[in-house]
Amino acid sequence: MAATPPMHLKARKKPRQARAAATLDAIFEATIQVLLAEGLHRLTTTRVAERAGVSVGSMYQYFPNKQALLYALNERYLDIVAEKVETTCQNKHGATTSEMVNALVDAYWQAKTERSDVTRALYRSAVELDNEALIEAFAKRVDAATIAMLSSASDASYVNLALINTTLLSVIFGTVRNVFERDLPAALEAEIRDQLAMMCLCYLEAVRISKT
Amino acid sequence: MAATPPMHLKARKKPRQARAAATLDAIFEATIQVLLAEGLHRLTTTRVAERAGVSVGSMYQYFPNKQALLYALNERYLDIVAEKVETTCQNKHGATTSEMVNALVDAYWQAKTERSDVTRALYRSAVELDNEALIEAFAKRVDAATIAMLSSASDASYVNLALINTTLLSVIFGTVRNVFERDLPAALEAEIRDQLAMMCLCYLEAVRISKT
DNA sequence: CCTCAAAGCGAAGGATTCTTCATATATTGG
DNA sequence: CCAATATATGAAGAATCCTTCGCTTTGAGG
Repeated sequence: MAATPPMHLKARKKPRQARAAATLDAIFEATIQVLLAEGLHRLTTTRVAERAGVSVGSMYQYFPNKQALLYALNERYLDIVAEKVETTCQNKHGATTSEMVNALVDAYWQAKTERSDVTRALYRSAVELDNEALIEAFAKRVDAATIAMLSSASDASYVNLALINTTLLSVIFGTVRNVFERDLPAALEAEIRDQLAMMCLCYLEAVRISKT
Repeated sequence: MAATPPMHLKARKKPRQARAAATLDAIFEATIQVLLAEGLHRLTTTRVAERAGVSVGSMYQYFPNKQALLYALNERYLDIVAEKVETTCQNKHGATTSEMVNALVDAYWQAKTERSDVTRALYRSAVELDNEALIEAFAKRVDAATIAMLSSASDASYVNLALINTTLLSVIFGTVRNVFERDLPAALEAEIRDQLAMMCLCYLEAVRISKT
């Protein structure tokens, strides 16, 4: 249920031959590399094409313009992250609140950490991109997954779970981003992650209706 | 103790006459407006000057380049926010943890909400800006203020206050940003703010060393 | 009132950038 | 092997954009 891209950002065509798929991959990879090495304001169609080892013209065969490229990149990435969170939520169905929270924070954090450079690059590429729809779709997906998980908790239930869940996700998403953008030492990052998990758990315990 | 700007972003000169100060204000205001109306990638020296009712040349009398303008704008803004937080922290010196947390969340939230359009505009302008030093200086200022406040709490003390404080601030800053960028309905925003305050309080109560 | 420094002006040079399109090459199904 | 289709190329047009600098106007102090 990905968001329908605004038509001016829609991909031009899907690759039908193997080499076309390879070209696309190269373009995506090059985009990330340029983003990391040069920054958004130096992300140029020519530079991306050059780095990908293809010509500019080839890029325009798949994307109607530069923005569409960034849009597709973000779409791809958010899809992967959402999928990981969904999987985690399903695995923890029926577990205790504590297990759920730890797993959730861990999954999201890990998804972002795995290639933190890419994460940072994409946080930046997203600016000035007409991607509110993308973000919203991502939020909805994750929201549904975590609500389903939390409402299956073996040790608690909640009044107003919708609000609690939205808060929880805002806190987790926001904190992760904040930590990432400050580029703190890895050791400190890990400590903050643990504190964050604890904090979320405290919160849920404070607002829950005990089940025992 | 503001960060020293990288020299290539340093302001060219300070206004000495009244009209110069007015020009500067107009330029800053115009920058925000253009940022809001057109976005970062359409923020042009010409457009800003036009909107400010001055000529491009005038802009370059005060800023060596476009980046310096954005840098100065962020500097200005962060200074105001930091000051508000500091004041709040001083006012709550010796109060209870509960009062402190509520006041802190409130102060920061309010500082960002007061002109949420500007806040959003600046979140965006900060990308692609060599402002890590700026952010770091801001973080340090606020960090010092909240640490001083928390360590004066009448009802609690903490082991490892540094970590706890960093976590607290990351969560607050991050969550606020996340909520802002999703542009949720005002009513929901307010609810999330209250939940956030509660969450922070739960956290502090969980990690404190009781004093009674 | 006069003079000098401060402030303001804006056309134009120089540099990038996005995007197209006519052309060339590769792949596939028959 | 031969169309027909898919893919790739990259020079060049058109559009901006950043920044400078020679010149004009304004303000302040004497």
